[in-house]
Amino acid sequence: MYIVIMQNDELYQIVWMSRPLMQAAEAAVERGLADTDLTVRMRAVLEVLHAEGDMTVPDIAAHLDIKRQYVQVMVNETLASGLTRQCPNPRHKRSPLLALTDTGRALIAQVIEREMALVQTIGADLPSADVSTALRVVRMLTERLRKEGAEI
Amino acid sequence: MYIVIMQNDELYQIVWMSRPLMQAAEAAVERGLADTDLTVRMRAVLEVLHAEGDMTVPDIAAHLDIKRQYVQVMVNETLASGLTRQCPNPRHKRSPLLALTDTGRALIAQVIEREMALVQTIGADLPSADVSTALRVVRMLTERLRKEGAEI
DNA sequence: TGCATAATGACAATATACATGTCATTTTGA
DNA sequence: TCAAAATGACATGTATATTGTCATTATGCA
Repeated sequence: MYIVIMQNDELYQIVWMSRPLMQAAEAAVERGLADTDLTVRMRAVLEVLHAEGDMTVPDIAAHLDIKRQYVQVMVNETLASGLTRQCPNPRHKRSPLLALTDTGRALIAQVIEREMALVQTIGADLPSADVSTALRVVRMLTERLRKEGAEI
Repeated sequence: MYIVIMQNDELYQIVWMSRPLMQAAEAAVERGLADTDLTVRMRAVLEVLHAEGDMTVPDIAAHLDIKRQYVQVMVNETLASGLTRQCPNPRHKRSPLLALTDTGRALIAQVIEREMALVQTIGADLPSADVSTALRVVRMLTERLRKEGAEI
């Protein structure tokens, strides 16, 4: 919430569109998960493992930029559902590697495939040059808004 | 959190950038409020009144798309700080119009001015055509992600 | 005009998505 | 080798809301 667009500055408007966009995106993700037993946070764990391969809880936390204690909760849910399993970690005996089970791998692959298809449909008529431009602007804006705090 | 970019689909990447962008933006807003006595949610109330003029608590809730009960809390804080005041509402005797006080008006104007200046600085070298394109893409994406849920 | 219904402020309880603190047990690195 | 860091587990705290309820008006329509 907290969004009101006041001036005619388009960059400012992009900034204030970030919340509505995120909410629309998260709602779409939730709808996509409705017929699975996945929650959004379990999906996040599976997605990291799917994208980056096996890793420990602290590694996942670093990737998601949230605290390891909360990631532990998320991971424990995926373990309980049989979507991930613990494997011996040669680099650390007390911190097992988390890996997708076959079930987990199939599920996250299917979820992501559907999401991609949805976005594809939604953006079918957008010129790909425009999409590239938009992505570049959004990335730059994000990066600079972050930096601005660091250097002051 | 919950963000990992996996495929080379740029529209999909824009969707997943929405959370980092929003977080960067909100952090920047918070930094901007650091030397005031405003909180982010008080700022939201002032911004609506500044943009749209006097209105009741339920009206503000509609504008911010959050429940009136929570907006009431936010508004009461701005009343306690002397940034807004209640005016008789000719259209409804039990639901006063909220209006900015002079202090409140000056404060929100200054805050927004600084935010605009920051965004201006940050985007100084971005071609304005690119910014327009990006805004258009972001708006369309948001709208369609919302719609997709409504019609299914 | 009267009366059912809706709107409003106020307050309490609950939910979600995290962060923070602590502890015992390893594990690591200087 | 041993102090410091990492890890899992668990408890508690916090910000940002939603939901429920109630008493008190307002409102709209028969």
